[in-house]
Amino acid sequence: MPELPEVEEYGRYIARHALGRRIVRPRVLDERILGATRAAAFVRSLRGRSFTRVRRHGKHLFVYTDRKPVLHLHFGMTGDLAAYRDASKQPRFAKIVFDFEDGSHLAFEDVRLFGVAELIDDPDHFIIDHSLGRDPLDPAFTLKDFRALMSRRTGAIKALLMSQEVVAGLGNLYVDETLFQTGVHPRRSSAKLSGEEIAAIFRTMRAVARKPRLHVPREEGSPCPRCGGVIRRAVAAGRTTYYCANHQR
DNA sequence: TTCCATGTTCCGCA
DNA sequence: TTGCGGAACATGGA
Repeated sequence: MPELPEVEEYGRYIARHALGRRIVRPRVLDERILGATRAAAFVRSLRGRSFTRVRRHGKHLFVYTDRKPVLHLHFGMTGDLAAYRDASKQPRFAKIVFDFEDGSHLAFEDVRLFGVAELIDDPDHFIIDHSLGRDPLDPAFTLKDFRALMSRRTGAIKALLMSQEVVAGLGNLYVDETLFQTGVHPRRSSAKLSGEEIAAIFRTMRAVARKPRLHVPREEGSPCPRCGGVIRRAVAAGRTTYYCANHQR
């Protein structure tokens, strides 16, 4: 379930279950998850290494080792992690498994293969090369910065918040939640938002990225839990969108 | 059998 | 140049 809050949890999960453990055997169960990395290089580069640090930017996770290549993980739509000791607990859709010296295992699983587990040289270069925007949880990300980003945009606010080049980490569900909480219609033009609305979106987006419960019912015709209006289902920014037809304008 | 899916990328069009 | 719709990717689950 990978948007920013989930990826943040995966980062902590790796910190808890993998950091400081020596990899005795990296196993590639399905090469299609490797992106541009070749299986032989993946195994050769990680065998004998230890994971030393986890870093997240948006929906991307970077796991450093005690040497050069950095493991880059992206969870696509169905990526997940599983740590276990009993080898029989290996997940059905595991694509990569790390066998650690202490007998524990960490699996990267992904049913639909939209995720990636690959080796890269430098996360900073990766972020630049992929034009990733600011991370909502970055403490240095200010409302002023956000206003500057917004000022050059005219398209629908939902598309803007979904774009990883503007703000990195929000996906379909959390964008719907942000707009629901701020009372802004997903198709509103970014250029027509008031200063107050932009500030509210900024605040809410950052709060939502810390993973509160989601309030927008993802079901057409449900009553709005906030105002009693009716929840509508539509397509915006190419994605199924749920919003309250009454209080989101 | 058909439809749907929390992501990203690429193409074509306005 | 900007923005967006649609398709593609690959697959399981309702």
